[in-house]
Amino acid sequence: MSDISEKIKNAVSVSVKEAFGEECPDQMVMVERPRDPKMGDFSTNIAMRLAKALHKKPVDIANELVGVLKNNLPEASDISVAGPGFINFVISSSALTDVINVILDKGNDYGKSESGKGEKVLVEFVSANPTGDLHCGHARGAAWGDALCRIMDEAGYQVTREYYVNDAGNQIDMLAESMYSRYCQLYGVEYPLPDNGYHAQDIVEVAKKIQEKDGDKWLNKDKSEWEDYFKDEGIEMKLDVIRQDLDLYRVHFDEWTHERFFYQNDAERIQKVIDDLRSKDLVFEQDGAVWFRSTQFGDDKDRVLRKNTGLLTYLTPDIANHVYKFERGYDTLINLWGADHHSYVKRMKCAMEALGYDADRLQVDLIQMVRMVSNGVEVKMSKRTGNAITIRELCEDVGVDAARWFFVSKELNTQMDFDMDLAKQKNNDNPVYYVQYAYTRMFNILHKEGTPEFTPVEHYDLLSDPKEIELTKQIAEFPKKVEEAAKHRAVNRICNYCYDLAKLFHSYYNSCRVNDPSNPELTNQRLGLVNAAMITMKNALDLIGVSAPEKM
RNA sequence: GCGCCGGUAGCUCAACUGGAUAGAGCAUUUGACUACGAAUCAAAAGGUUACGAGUUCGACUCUUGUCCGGCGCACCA
Repeated sequence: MSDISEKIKNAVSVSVKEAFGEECPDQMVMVERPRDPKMGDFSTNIAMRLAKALHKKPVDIANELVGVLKNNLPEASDISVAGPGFINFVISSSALTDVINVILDKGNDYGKSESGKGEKVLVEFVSANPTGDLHCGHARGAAWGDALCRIMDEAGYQVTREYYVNDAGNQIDMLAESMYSRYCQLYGVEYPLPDNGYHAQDIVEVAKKIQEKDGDKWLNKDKSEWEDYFKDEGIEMKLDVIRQDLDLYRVHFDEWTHERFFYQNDAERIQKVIDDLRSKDLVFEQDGAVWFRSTQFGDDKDRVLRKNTGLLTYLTPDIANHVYKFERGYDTLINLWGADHHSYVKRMKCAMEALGYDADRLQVDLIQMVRMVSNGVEVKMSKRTGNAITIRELCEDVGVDAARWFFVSKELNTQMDFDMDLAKQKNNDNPVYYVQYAYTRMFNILHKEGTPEFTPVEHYDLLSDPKEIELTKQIAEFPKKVEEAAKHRAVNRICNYCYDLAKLFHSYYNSCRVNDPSNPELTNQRLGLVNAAMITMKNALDLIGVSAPEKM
């Protein structure tokens, strides 16, 4: 047990029982760092929380507790009561700085925890249709989803990243039609490009590739001859581009589940969904269509499973997809969907409930809209291509680090403006560089010529400057921050953490000289702290997929 | 009309899920490079947390009403 705040928690819990005979589970005890360090290193509000149960004033409870606490927490050099009943702890600096050795010891593993208890989680994100390039709207979900997976993984969840490929249905018909039209154009042959087809330049590229491969083989042929081939080739080529773009963006998936998979063997998995619902009397027919009685589970209206054309709606195979996820043994399903799909959340949860799954095991986080902004005005189109700005362009334009940082630094459920000018700047206005520069400074101190070699010591008892104590407390908190970020799926908190850590370090750097030749012992201990801070920063940046540069 | 998400300093955002005097950056003002990178630091100023009512020791946070913005309300995906 190295974490000092855990020790405090336990001491409080034990002390409450001793003083009042009241059971006080750990979850009830909240130990926080007060905003103002003058109030102490840590504080708890337990006295207020017990006031009702004990029928006493918070201040009285706090005062009684302090006496008992002093015996149970030798690490505290002072315990006092303040305000309405807060108990504030001042921890001896030697107890605080013990964390340095823990960090040096764990290295890359510092930040890992078991708080997720190995829960099997499937995170489905991006899942853009293979009918076009990934654009900025996808970039937010990709950065967030990937970082979320890294964080949950770090916090002890068993995470699988999944991309659901919509490679069946109407939009693929359109893809093939659009491709064929472009293909014919290459030979000066007229073939109508449907209005709701795909008009962007990337489809022309796909058509050219088919021309390279097959020449005019498909020209003037009947649709029945070319259709399947164009579909297959189109999907494969578009997926290829998507994979490359994601790769550039440092996002990788463990599973690619194809909608087509659910259509195999006469769509048996989909048929089973419909049959199961029917057996529970949750299916009816009306106007030639097959309906799911979702209103029974609180939906606004019933939903169509099979259209009167005989074709399935998008919903039906997707239900099968979600059932398949549960069948593969995942405890929790997390989906990242665009906010324009929010009405879809309810109906999918209804379907899960109808099929006997706990709807709470399906969690959907909605991604609010992103506006790309430059010079204070929204940029809708790429100047180069005239189409939506792609992930690739964004990466080339502002860099992967800046792009990922910006998307992940703001809460998912608020609309955001992406300031392209700011993201591009390589100066202190840009938070990415502020944070990375802190890391570079840490690295620099340790590797500069003339800096003595660091040798680990038992205790870092010479570290006493308020700045270095604050820095120590910040790095000590990292594993807890990761836990919380994972639990609340609040990726942006890791960004805030990085920023705060950078700030504390810059401040420390300007106030205390690390390498002080007149005091080799202190220098060595400070090198230990900088080492620990560097490990922490590296690990934190890793969690959001931003690089930690040794030189800038 | 109904539903979902927002509204916090001039601007962009935080606030450890109900805690102490609501915090940062930018912009503004003022200081700090003949020692580890000034891509930095130190400081000042900036607020009725959209507005009203409620819940309690305590509310940006929970409930409710109103106003404003975005999104959705398909046998599209």
